Amino acid sequence: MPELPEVEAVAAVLREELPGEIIEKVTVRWPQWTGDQPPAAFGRGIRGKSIIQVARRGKYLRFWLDDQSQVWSHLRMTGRWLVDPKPAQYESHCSALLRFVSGRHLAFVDVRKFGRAHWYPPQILPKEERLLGPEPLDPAFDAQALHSRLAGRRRELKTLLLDQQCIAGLGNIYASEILFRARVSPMRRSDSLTLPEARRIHQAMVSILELAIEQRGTTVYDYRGAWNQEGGYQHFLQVYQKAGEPCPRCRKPIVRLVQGQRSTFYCPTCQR
DNA sequence: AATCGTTCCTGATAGC
DNA sequence: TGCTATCAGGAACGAT
Repeated sequence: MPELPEVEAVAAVLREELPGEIIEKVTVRWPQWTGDQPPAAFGRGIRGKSIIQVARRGKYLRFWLDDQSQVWSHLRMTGRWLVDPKPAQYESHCSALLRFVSGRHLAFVDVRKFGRAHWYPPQILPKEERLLGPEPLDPAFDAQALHSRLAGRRRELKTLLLDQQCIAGLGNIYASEILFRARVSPMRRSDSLTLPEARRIHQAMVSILELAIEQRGTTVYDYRGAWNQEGGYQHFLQVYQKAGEPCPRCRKPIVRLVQGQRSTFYCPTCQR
């Protein structure tokens, strides 16, 4: 599933390939792709404009256009932005297709159709921006800041780490991996977290995300980058999807449990 | 106000 | 073989 490192990998390709491209044609093939915004309004918003820059914020991709308007897009579970796709890659499950004046194409392909995009006129603060917590890799977001953010709530740690208003960009894979490396139980109440534990979580978060970005993300089920490429971090996973396998630290079996309707993987012996 | 549960989607896979 | 049930899960939304 695309989380911060995967979205960063997509953004890296898009910001290399797209600046300067002028949008000539917009085809929205799945009307719900633009959510509350009518596809026609989305098309009017971006047609004829050129792409200035592409950035990532949390798990969102953000496209800046030459009139200062923006497109915010979320891949959700199976969404892919594909640059220069072959017809076989976008003829099925294609939510939207852009054609540039240059003749190149950019497709949003999404088997499960949860991915979304929205166009914002200039000077508008997108609602996504208001609803996102700090960036995990922002140097200003240090262990102290993480501690106060977590300890101010009383929820199970794992589900709180997934809350994008608390911290932007973590998803199910990295939340499990971070808590394993930090040796903190996913079931711990966030308000019981000590400062040393928060330091361990912060350290684990930074080093895991940095390596995962270097590896261009994790491909477990569906994730592909903008060149349709797989990530490499699946070879570094310690606990995710490894129920029953021996814990890398203590050799006792990794356990799967369900929190907030999704799987958590952890070691009951190492994580307290 | 904060937290919890449901919903949206489809393909792969397990089980009978 | 062919069918059905289950599972994967991010975030909006409604309920508590």
